Amino acid sequence: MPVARPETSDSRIIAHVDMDCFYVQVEQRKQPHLRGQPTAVVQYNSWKGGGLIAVGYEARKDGVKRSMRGDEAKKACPQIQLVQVPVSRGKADLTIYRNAGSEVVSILSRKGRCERASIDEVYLDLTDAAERMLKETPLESLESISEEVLKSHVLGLKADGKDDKETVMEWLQRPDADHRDKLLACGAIIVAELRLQVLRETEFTCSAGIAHNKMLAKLASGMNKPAQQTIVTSSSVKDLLEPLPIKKMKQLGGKLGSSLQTDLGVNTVGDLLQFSEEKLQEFYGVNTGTWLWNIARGISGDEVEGRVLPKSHGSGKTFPGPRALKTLSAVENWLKELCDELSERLQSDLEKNKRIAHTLTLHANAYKSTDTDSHKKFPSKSCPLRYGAGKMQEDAVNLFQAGLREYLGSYTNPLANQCGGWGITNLSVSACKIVAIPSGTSSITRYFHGPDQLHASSEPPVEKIVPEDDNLSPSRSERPCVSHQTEQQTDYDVEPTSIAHDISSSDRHENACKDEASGDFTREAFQLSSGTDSCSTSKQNGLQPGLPEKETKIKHSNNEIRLYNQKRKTTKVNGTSSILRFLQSNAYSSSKQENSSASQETNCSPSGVEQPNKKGENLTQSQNERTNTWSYNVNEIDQSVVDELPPEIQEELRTWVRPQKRQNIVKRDFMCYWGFHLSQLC
DNA sequence: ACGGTTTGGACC
DNA sequence: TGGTCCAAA
Repeated sequence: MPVARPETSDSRIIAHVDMDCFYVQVEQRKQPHLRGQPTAVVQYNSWKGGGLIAVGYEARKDGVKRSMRGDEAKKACPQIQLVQVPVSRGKADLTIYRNAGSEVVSILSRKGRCERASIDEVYLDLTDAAERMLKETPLESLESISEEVLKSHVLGLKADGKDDKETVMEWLQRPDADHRDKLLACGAIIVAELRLQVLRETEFTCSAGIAHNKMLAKLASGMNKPAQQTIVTSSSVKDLLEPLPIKKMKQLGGKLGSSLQTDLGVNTVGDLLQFSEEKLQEFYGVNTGTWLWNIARGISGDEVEGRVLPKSHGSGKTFPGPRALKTLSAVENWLKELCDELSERLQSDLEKNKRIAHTLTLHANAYKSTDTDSHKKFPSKSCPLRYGAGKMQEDAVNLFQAGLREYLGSYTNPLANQCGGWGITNLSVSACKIVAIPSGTSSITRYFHGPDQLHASSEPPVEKIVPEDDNLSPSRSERPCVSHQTEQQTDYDVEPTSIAHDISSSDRHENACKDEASGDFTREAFQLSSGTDSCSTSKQNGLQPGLPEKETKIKHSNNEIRLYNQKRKTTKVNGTSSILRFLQSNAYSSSKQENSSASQETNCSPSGVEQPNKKGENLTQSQNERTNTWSYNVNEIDQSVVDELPPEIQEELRTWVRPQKRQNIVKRDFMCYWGFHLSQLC
């Protein structure tokens, strides 16, 4: 799994910034009376007071730990304040934490390339900034070194680790320090400033590690918490790593780490040093072997990726044990909730960052109570993503059914098992392959937004373009228990009784299914929704071999363009051939687009968002990729297709086609746009 | 029958 | 490339 990367330079300055008990801080900012109080954030799960997902430091003193239940925490710390994660659509909603994380990122990204590693963690490459600082203001001449820097911990500086400010000051300004240590000192100064800015502008504290690579920085950020920073000098690496339990290393907390312990008797990183690179490669393959050999020596070439936006969005929920979903109807209801949330987040990403997701994936976990091979995995399925919650749900349901048939095996009739042998213990939908829309396409963005979001447009929002075909499917329109959303929501919020409520609510789903099934309804629903399936699972992987190839409708307003579904390779179309050929073969060939210059997910950053573009070389590379990979002739596009489109889109296209200057890029952007556009409408 | 929910990365 | 598995927070 881990891959060895050559170290480009051993003098990089890398910081890892880790928010202190982030969810708790977010809640304490929201409710200031919680400040200073022992506080923990619990996830909805009214069983035994819910599961703790973040614990404040005051509560940690009393021995409260993550993965305790609310009740246990209360026992350990009777005064503890338990705050619930917000719930919407019957599931945990992490939006406020994501947005808070974005606030932090927008500050941290001011001084260097910035990688958002998780909701509350960031890597920074401060090499350039540190070198600049060293050139412009030699450390010896630095008069005012902030108190915050002086509170740094410098590994190896003092045996007992109690670095006083004088010692740190001395170390920072040591005239005989080598270049790398001086750069580290500069990095520490920059990070201290950044942390202060974060505190000023967001009221959040964080801890940081400053080192020559990501691995060491990450290790260091956790060594002195909260609200402190730790510097890893090269000379300290050996002593730092040698006694370190192998499992503490990133990537070694799981099976690989266990294997090292049980198979090789390696318990500390120091133990790893005994093994030659070749030996490690024998055991774990070339990549992992080399990687292990390197990290044992503190060597890691992983670059800080300039990425402040997520590569995917997902929404999921588990249904443990007795709460497993047992009917198609229940699954459909939950898929609606999940798709609603996902759709909302995609819409927000589109508005704020001008990005479009191309692929929808459904994951599920299931068990078969009846069967022997119940450990079989429920297969993941994906299809082109269409914007709009209704369409997403429709597609998700189809993906689920495709997965279910595969899961149950072709030998049995899935319809027979309908309310019987299976249960879904986890459901999730996610959107990936997210690419930035080429800039200067405002009308297109508006088109996707709908008129109510930005300036008025003659076009309806995408949700309404194709008025929910849902009424075609009895599984939705005739289902008696369609929207218990508000009930569910309140159910989830009430504390002691919510389990009962919850179960009864899933009973409602079940009953609904039974009612329907009694009239052989589920079979119909099954077939019907397969029949109305548009452009998703049916054409994939030879699923539903019995179904004829269908026409795919591309509707827009009152216009309707009919395109013919084709098998991927054998393409025979006329008239609209050029676009179709593109859609079939190239819709997903778009090269990587870096988004370091895109705006943040939130615009709530108090200071406004400044996104330094530190990825000059990547941009050029990306452009090279573009010119190399794209050679489509715009003029081949059938005018009759263009004519069917809304006037403003047509206009936009004309402005793309006209200028001959940025030819290659324009062409590619054009097709990139069409790739998603048409596939989403169909 | 479980901390739950999200992400990212590698492999084939 | 889609699907699977792993790891982390």
